[in-house]
Order: sequence, then structure tokens, then C-alpha cells
Amino acid sequence: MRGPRARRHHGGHWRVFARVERFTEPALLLLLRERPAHGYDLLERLPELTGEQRVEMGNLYRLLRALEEEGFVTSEWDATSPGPAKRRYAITPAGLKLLEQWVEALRRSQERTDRFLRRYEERR
Amino acid sequence: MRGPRARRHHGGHWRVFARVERFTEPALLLLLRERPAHGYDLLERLPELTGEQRVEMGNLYRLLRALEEEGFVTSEWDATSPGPAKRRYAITPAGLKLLEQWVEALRRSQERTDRFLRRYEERR
DNA sequence: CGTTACATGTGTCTTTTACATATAGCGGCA
DNA sequence: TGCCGCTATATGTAAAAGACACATGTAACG
Repeated sequence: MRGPRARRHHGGHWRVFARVERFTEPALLLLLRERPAHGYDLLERLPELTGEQRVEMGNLYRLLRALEEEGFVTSEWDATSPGPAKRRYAITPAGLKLLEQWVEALRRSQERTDRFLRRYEERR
Repeated sequence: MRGPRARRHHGGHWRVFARVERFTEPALLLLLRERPAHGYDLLERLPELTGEQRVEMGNLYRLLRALEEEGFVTSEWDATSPGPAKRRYAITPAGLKLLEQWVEALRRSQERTDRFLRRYEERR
């Protein structure tokens, strides 16, 4: 750790971003629970959940393959639709369980942050 | 990125831990707003806020010095109290502003996570 | 005198995230 | 036809964040 650098440059000033670690993983699983999709599609829809302008595509594709390796999603090449070949991902039962674990973890995180914010307000 | 490894081993099974990035920074600033303290003291009190069993001491001391370098905290050796010499940290006005930015960022993070959780519940 | 608790620190590796670049299909248009 | 922009997937690598291991010294207690 080298310093308070979570602040990112935005139009001439530094902002603090409070993001949940590895949040793209649950976000991606949630989108896939709603319906199967391919990477580029997820790339466009992820910001709804992450609040980021865009998710790093390189990391997204690697994450998808890592999730597949561990059996949380499956994929197959989709040659039916036009345009360049796309890999269609779907969530597996193991993926649903992982998502559930994420949800529980996120609820605990909410409670922690709530406690923090209340403590901040209480004694200001 | 190599895969979904935010899951940590705990008694034979893997758990997902949803933590806010760099959360020790605001936690530490909040504790210092309440009263000046030295590193070891903060180390013991941080888990109240972070929910972790303990915060990495190495990183904590580095973070404290980084925050001091950027003017968010000040410190001085405290020779008055007995025992080994301790460095007493206090928050500065800039530190208070940084804490405020963290609070705003954390509120936005809460909203994002709320949206995520509602969307999870809505369509299950 | 050895052990434990207090207190501050450095070194270094791994994991996570960011940034840059490569490759290729296809549609439109000048 | 040749170029551009959008779709789509992917690799390489640097930087940031976090984890783990170890070093150093004081002081209290038995």
C-alpha cells in the first residue's frame, strides 16, 4: 500500500470512489441469471449495476473464462446470429449458489457501511 | 485478474467477502476524528468498523505515514506515557474533508448495492 | 532471565484493477 | 474497392491494493 490513491482524477480534481472489491463478478452473475448473454452485451449492461462508465473489457473476458473454468458459467459459440462470432454465456446451478453467497456478503457489507455512516452522523 | 478468488478459505469451505476497497482509510479517519490515537490503538479499534478480525499492521502504519505526507493527519512522538515510544496521530482539516468525501462516496456505494440487492430479490 | 504484551516499522509476494494493443467480421458510404 | 466505425473476443503488462512474513525495541510479570 502506497497511499490514499483510491481518489481518481476527474476533470481537474480528485474523487474518492468507494467500490466493493470484485463487484463485477456478482454483477455479471446477476445479469446472466436474468438471461444468457455474450461478453460484449454484458460489457454494455454492466454499468447499470456497477455505476462505472464502463467495465474493463480485457478483465471482463478473463473473468468470464475464469468463471467457466470453475463451473459457475458455461458457454458456447453462437454462429446463428449475424456479425462476428460471439460466445454465449449462461449461469450454472453452482453459479447461482455463488451469486447467493455474494448477496449474503453484500448484505453484511451494507450493515458495516451503515454502522460506519451512523457513527459518522452521530458524533459530528 | 485470474479468477474468482475473493473467496477465502474458512474451516474447509470458501466464503465470499464483499469489502469496500481501501475501507481502512475512512475507518481510520473516523476514529481519529473521535480522538487522537496512536497506531497500535487504531489497530485494535479498527475491527469495530471494518468487521475484520484484524487489520494488517504493516499496511496500517504505511497508510498512516502516507496520509501524513499528504496532510490529512499529523503526528508527534509521545514520550509522556510509559512503555515504548508511540506516535500520536491527529486528524487535520484536510483530513476531515477527505473523510466527508469518503462518506459521500460510501453513500453512493450503498445506493448501488441497494439497487443490486433489490434487483436480485425482484426477479428471483 | 525468559515470556508476553505493547509499539513501530520494512520487505516482498499475490491479487486485483487499469491501460494498451491485437485481431477479425460486417455494414455503410465515398 | 478501400476505409471507417461498430461489434466481438482476446492477450500483454503495469500499477494499485492487499496479504504475509519478519525485524526491532520497551516494559511488565513470573
